[in-house]
Amino acid sequence: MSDPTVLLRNHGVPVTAQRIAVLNAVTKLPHSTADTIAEEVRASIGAISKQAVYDALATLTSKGIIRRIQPAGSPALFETRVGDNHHHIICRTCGTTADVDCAVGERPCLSAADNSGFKIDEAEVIFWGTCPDCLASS
Amino acid sequence: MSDPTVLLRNHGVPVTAQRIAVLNAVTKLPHSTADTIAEEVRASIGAISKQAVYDALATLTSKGIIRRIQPAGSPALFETRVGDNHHHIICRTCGTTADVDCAVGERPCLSAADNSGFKIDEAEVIFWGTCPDCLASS
DNA sequence: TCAAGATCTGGACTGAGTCAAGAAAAAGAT
DNA sequence: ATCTTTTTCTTGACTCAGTCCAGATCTTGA
Ligand SMILES: [Mn+2]
Ligand SMILES: [Mn+2]
Ligand SMILES: [Zn+2]
Ligand SMILES: [Zn+2]
Repeated sequence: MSDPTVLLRNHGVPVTAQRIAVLNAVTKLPHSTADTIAEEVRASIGAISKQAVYDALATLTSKGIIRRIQPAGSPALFETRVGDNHHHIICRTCGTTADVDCAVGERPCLSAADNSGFKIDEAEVIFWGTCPDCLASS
Repeated sequence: MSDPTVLLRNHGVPVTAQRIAVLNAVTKLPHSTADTIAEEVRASIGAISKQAVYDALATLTSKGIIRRIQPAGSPALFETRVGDNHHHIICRTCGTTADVDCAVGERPCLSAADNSGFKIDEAEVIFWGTCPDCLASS
């Protein structure tokens, strides 16, 4: 289950060294950018192209193996914590991102008061504020 | 109140032709991009630089006269409906953006179950789904 | 083992937005 | 009304995150 090779195979994704390394990097560094993941992968397998990183991240995301978060004004972030629709708090000062479970319930805000006839499939929630460290030093 | 000149002056913002035109454009075309706003402004006053549009939008946003929305994978959108913390539904197919009031209340989700010590100042909620038109044609 | 198909590489390219320096315009004080 | 100071606007280069493409390489399954 946590063996990347098995995980990829179970999802019908051809197993490549690059994909394994990208998945390991996302596991090791939650909420990190494609760029940070590329660096981590290079440290572990020596080299990978920027494009292969983006391709792997896109494939893993589309298979539900990882999750993409796209906060305003920052590049996309990736994490392996999927399937529990948790949300995120981001520090406006230092960018630190933390997980948060919504008080409302398992699938918060999925029903809107007036949905204008839309069929809603996802509620994206991002909290903005200041992290403990930045609060302390101010 | 709805006179742009007065509105700007009340907020201590120097009144310029560009700012008035940008504010009018945002009023006329809610949920539109900086680019669309620039086109609208050019149609109305003849010319404006890209930078002046970004500057005006930033100033108006910082004064709370307009609001910036930054949906994942799309350029920022602007609107004049401020002060009522409403949220948005975006169609994955055609990009149409509609206003929505959250079922939870006036300030939905502002308190998270476990905030990890963060001081939260904003909850950004974006619903994703399919609009009535796109539902019909599928 | 081999063919067919998918993936990876390298490099050019795009879109949204920012930076910086000088020209133009607005505000405040005669 | 005019001048001075300060802010804003223009122009054009530049950055960053991400995409597109063509050819080389690797995975898979027969
Ligand atoms: Mn997370
Ligand atoms: Mn709106
Ligand atoms: Zn912080
Ligand atoms: Zn639609």
